[in-house]
Amino acid sequence: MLDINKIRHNPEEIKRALLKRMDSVDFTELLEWDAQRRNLIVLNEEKKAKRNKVSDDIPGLKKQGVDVQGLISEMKQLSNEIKENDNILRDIEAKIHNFLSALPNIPADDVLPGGKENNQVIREWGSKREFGFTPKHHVDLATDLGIVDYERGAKIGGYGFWVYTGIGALMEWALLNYFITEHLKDGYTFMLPPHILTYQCGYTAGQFPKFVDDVFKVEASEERENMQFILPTAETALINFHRGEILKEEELPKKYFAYTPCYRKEAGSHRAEERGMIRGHQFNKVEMFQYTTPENSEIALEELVEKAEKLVRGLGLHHRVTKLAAKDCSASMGKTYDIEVWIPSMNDYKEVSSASNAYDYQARRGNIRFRRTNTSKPEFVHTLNASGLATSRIFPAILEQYQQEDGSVIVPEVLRKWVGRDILKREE
RNA sequence: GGAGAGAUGGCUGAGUGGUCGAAGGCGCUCGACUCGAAAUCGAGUGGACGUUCACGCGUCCCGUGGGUUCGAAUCCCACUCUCUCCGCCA
Repeated sequence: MLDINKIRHNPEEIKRALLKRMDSVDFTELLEWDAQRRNLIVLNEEKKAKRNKVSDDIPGLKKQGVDVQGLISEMKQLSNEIKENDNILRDIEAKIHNFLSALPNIPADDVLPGGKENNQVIREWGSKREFGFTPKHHVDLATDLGIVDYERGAKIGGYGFWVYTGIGALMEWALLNYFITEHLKDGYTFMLPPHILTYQCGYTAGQFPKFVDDVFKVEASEERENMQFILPTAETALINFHRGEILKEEELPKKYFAYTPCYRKEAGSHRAEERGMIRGHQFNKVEMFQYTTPENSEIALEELVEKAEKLVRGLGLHHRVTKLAAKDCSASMGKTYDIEVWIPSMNDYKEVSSASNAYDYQARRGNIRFRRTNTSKPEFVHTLNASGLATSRIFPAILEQYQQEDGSVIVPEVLRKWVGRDILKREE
């Protein structure tokens, strides 16, 4: 949610910034509604002030024996006018709210306009491995090793699901353990939130109403506000943890991380080259989240990117960091870095972490504020999130980047204590 | 799922139609006293919106949404949540 005051005072500036990610922006109607709203408020508050004044006087006048019948019927008329104006006001405010809710965040100054084609690679780590043999696809590797069962996954869950079996499940769990251990070392607080959330959670995160059809709904409630859905990312839960609260400045930054599976419909987004684990309906992810003061959010974003990168580096996987152009950022985000790992079979880099600063956009939607001193006015916090990490791209990257000619796969050093072996071999 | 009780400011707790945005207490902030602290005393202490250069002023908010009334924390209706008991179940 953007600040209507900002739009009122700098419509051209906001418009210019939004055009980096939107095809057209027109505030004409919005500003008209805004003016109508404020005029109506002044008018109606004057009427209310009069009503309050007269109503306060009535008991005294009655005591003095003055006939107040005239006043009372006058106030009755006034009350009707007020009620009418309040109805008009409610309609205008609904229009303003709907308009503002649909606007995405303002891209940061250093974010380039346009879509994917304008994403910038900031840095790379490692390099593409030269295979002395024909490398295999992770689906074939995993199937041959017997660590992921795609066929039975589809049989029991439908298309887009798989089953980690035996050592595969151990590998998956090892990754999660590795992430969790690192975040704990850095002083982040471990959270295990509900996986089923209310509509309001999706709204605060900035995912609803636009993407309400991309999630799995639990209750087919007629009223949208009463629906519940299975979370598409732990971010949706963590942004809502402090919804409606006023935090103390000394509590900030709040640093959380959560493990949850993520559930996404991904309707219409399946592509042949993304077979396997690259885009499923359910994947495991550890998500980092921070609530900060406005002045500290830029630094926090760098910290989150660095943490995510460190995890990928720790696994020894070739990857790069990209700064997303405006249209490629999620609507709630003002700035996003993606960490992308190399997938040899695709000869492409796929996102394993997305680190974003929402600035006060989500905080406004969720009314999450903080106070600097006991007496100062509450201000909106800034919120940031970053995957740390999603396993569903890391798992294939490990299989493919660490595969050997005989189809075995070397286990990254940091995972060995949990997997209990150095190498994954077929005969196991 | 059934029955009952409740929801008031940071907390506690009064208030059942007319200066109640809300007594009292606790907490917190500032000040006085003190070498300092404690105790004591004094003052202050919610949010949103609008208006104003500013001081300020106005409107709204006592779980949420409606209604009655000149006037609602207080009366009526619906809903939500919490607690207790019973049933069912992991």
